[in-house]
Amino acid sequence: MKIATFNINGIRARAAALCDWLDEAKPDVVLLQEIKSVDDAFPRAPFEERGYRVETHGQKSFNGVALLSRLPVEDIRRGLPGDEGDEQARWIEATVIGTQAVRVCGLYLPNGNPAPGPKYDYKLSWMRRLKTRAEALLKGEEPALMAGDYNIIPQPEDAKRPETWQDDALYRPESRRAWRDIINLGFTDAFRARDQGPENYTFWDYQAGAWSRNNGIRIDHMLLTPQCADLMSDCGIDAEIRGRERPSDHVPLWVELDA
DNA sequence: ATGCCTCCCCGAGGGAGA
Repeated sequence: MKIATFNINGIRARAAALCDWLDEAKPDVVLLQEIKSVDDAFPRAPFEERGYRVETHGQKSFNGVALLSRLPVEDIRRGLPGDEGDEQARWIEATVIGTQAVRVCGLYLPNGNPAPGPKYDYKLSWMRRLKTRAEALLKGEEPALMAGDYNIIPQPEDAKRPETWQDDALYRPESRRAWRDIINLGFTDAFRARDQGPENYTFWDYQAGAWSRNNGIRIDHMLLTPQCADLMSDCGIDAEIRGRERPSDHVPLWVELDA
């Protein structure tokens, strides 16, 4: 089972580009972030034609997440538990049935800038709710993963120029501590289990030639429960598509599971 | 660089992103 996460930065602006990548990469499951679309405006047809079931959790203009699956899906849930007043569409989860069942969670963690401030407070409180959901997933003792745009640069080697991110919500000590609090529960950072090297990024700013200078950051992640990590056979970043026409500013990250 | 692009809103120019 191949599972990917991709911050698409507007599904309507990039449905054709996403289809091109689907045809090449052939993932079974794709978790999308920043669809920037309400559910009714999501362009479902090209994905359904390719055999994908489409499940959305959309919002007008901003945020929005979705799940595409060409394997059977059960028990879809929308919204991160823990705050009934949270109106922002940043979480979708479902059980995907391959040779065994895998619980997949797609997330779009708040950016949090400017920090400090109310947006940063929202980011940190959202991460506390994420930790609570993560603890529950671990208690299930089943294959599960949480994948998406975490808006977290975990370590200096995850940025080309870490010194420029020092006061940014993506890299501030409180953000990275909250990330480690979740990792330390017992999750595996799938990409780092596969590759410990520098200069592996998932995002490059549109401005100032960031892509051509490889001035990137690694902020899209997949965290695996122990039972899921045991199934992982490969993990990679499809960086090449960042160089195509009108790309998203993020690229896909994927895992291959024996499931 | 208090933002160099690009998305969204919809039909101008501003908010948000990271």
